Amino acid sequence: MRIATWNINSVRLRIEMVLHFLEAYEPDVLCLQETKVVKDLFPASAFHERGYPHLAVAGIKGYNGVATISRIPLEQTETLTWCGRDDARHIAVRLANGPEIHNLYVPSGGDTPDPSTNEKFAHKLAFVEELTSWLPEAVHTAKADNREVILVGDMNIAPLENDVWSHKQMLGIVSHTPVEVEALNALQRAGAMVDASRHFVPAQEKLYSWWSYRARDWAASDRGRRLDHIWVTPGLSERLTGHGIVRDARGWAPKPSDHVPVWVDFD
DNA sequence: ATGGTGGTCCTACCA
Repeated sequence: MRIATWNINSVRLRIEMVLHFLEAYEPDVLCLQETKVVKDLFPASAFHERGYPHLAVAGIKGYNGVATISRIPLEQTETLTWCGRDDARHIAVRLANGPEIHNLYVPSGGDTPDPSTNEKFAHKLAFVEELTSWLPEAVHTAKADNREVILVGDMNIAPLENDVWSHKQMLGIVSHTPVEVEALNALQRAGAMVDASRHFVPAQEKLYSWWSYRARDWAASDRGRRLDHIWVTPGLSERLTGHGIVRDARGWAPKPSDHVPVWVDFD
């Protein structure tokens, strides 16, 4: 089984790119973030026609939005809300006789890493903290139901030194500040979850899933960050058989997303 | 310290 996550930055603008990814990589489940479209306008038929009849979609006009697209039947789907905002950042599904999958889009957090002056940064921290309070019980409930848990998405935080191009230069930049990294680590610990990409790639090696649109030449400067993550409960980590980050997708013409797909395989 | 690009939708706002 293959599961993939991708911040697509408008699913309607880049639908051809998504379909190309499905054809080339054949994931069983694809989790999209920043779909930027309401549920009624989501391009569901394009996925139905390509063998993905099972969709769970949450969206608002113009912003955010998450969608989980599956070849495997979904037993249950649920949209979750955090910080009292119904802003389409979290959708959960249960695969038939399979794991529970949480598809997340964590707030970006604005420019200034100070929760007292930047409301967006405060929201980002509160969002991750609310997840941290919720996750232990969610994992417990899934386990009681004999299910493993997968948590994927654009977490907008690069936790390890080699998840950014320059640890030293990024310490004060939103996405790699110590307070965010600690919040993300606390969330991971709360679920006792394993970072599936780093299960394969040692912490000493650089690993990125996002490159800014603002670079003159993203590939030459290679100032990337690993913002997109796949976490699994320990029972699933034993069954991981492969992974990939599709760096090439950052160059897919004519207008790529600034994020690329991240995927893992399970036995 | 500044400005660099791209998305939605039409005026800024978000990334």
